[in-house]
Amino acid sequence: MAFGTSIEHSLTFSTETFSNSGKQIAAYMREHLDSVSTLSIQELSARIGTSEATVNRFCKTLGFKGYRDFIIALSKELGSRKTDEPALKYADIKPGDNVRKIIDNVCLVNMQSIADTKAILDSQSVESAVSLIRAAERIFFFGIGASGLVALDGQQKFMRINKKAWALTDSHEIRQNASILCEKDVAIFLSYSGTTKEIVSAFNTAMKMKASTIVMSKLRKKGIAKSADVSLCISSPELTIRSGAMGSRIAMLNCIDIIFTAVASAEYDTVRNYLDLTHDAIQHF
Amino acid sequence: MAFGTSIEHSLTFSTETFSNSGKQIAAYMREHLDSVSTLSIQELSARIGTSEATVNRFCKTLGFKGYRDFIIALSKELGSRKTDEPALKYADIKPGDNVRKIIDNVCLVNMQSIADTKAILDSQSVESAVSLIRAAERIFFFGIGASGLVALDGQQKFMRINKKAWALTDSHEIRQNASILCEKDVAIFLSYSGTTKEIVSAFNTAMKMKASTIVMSKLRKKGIAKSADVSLCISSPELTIRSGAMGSRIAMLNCIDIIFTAVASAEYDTVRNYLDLTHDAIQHF
DNA sequence: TCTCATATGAAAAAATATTTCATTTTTCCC
DNA sequence: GGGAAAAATGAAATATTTTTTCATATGAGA
Repeated sequence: MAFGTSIEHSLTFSTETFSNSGKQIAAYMREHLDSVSTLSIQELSARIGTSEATVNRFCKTLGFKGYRDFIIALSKELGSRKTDEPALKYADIKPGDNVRKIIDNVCLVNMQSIADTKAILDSQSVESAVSLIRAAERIFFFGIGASGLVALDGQQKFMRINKKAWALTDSHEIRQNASILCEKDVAIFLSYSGTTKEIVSAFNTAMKMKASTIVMSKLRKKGIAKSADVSLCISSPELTIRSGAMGSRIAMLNCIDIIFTAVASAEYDTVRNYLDLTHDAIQHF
Repeated sequence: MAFGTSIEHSLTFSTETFSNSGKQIAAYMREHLDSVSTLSIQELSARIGTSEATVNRFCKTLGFKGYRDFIIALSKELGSRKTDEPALKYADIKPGDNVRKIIDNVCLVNMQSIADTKAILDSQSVESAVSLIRAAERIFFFGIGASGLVALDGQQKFMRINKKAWALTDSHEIRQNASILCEKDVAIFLSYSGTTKEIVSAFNTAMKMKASTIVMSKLRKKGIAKSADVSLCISSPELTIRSGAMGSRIAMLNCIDIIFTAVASAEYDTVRNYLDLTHDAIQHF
């Protein structure tokens, strides 16, 4: 299956970034993918119950020039679909599903959340994040719950290359430590929603203390992501939220991998020694 | 379109039946097959030096409703053409790689490790693991280092559905707690190599205490994987071992997702309440 | 040369897509 | 909680594109 840029994929996985009517439009399109290209923008908007302007705007947010451009791209995509691959559909887990189906579904969701992040993630932002991290004296990761694990992962990775990194993962730790930040530190806030109370409050403290701030969340320009020095936008399907919001955590870890690798690559000469030293230790985990 | 013949074919071989300007249109289209779909009928006719009406009629003689219909069909046809794109190769990260390449590489490795696991993972084993977990009174995850994070993830997930789950993630914890296992417990050992000293020793204790054992590692039937009640075999590209063994951790988390989802699916009715209850709490992470 | 069938393009009409703008809704910040 | 700012939305205006109409041109056959 082709990862990365498909329209069908965006319709399913980028829904977080869509507005209300955008979500409706995406939903209708997913349902009627094959027939959409025969409809005029007028017909389509009427069927969805929205305005032509909104549909047109929606096409633009997906990166097309307009509706016509979108329809042509969609047609190309549909034409290119391998007919022998029965386009896997993502379904939420149902009672009594057989194990093979569960395996396929979970793997698909997790792979797609990586693929989607790859498509959405802005390399400019990654570069800025790398600069901030390299310039910082200390690195602090803030995350609660599932994001707490991601914070710990970040700490582990950066410690391996001899950076001073800390993961703060419970509200007590976070409250206590946010105020010790200073302008030489970089604070990395992990919150899929971008609205976790403790994280928002820690973020505000970090701003006050003039630390550099990086936010990793599903939103590019909302909430704390807007005020941060760097906002890393990740993405994940909503389908399995009931089953534990699995995809978002994989997407975040993937993003940590990227930043870590980019930092390691930029400082390769100094870093390689540390990696070699810790390599023996780590290969037995 | 009629007879399943391709548009390109018609443009080349049906020229006999075309009128004078029809031949010109066909000729232009053959030459510029890829860019035609971006042109409006106005632009196209101007370039060919004919009128819009003639182009429209031409589309109709080919069996389409009109120009728009033709363009969409053409786009589909172009999309379906084999685009033997060179399969992405992953290379280990080199010093000074540009960020876009790093993003692509890291995402590829992580996706690949999920894809590989999907291919390798044996659904029989997953089913057995699910049975053991469902039958157990307590669940213990053992993991050190990167695998420790996976253990914590397992604990978090299973606690959400009201299972008694613990993650033991440092040698001290592990040594102290392995001996409290009893035959009603299931012990899940996470070790990519399958040879981590502490994990092996805890595994032996677990065996002695007659607890059920599940091992997640890259080996199916070697070391502790051989003696375990269930061995879950995961896989990951080793290329980036130097950069932090990233893929293996994603593969393990993915595997935890699978087991969790399978358990949740099997006990859907009881579990659903817990998931609903914790959903509000979790959605803000 | 005339007739008729067909081909053609200009222009009108229709359909379609895009932009603008006022209104509503949401979000943000005290 | 409440007011300011920003974002989302749809109605309508505008622009663009497609389709149809119609008048004319062309050319073959008598």
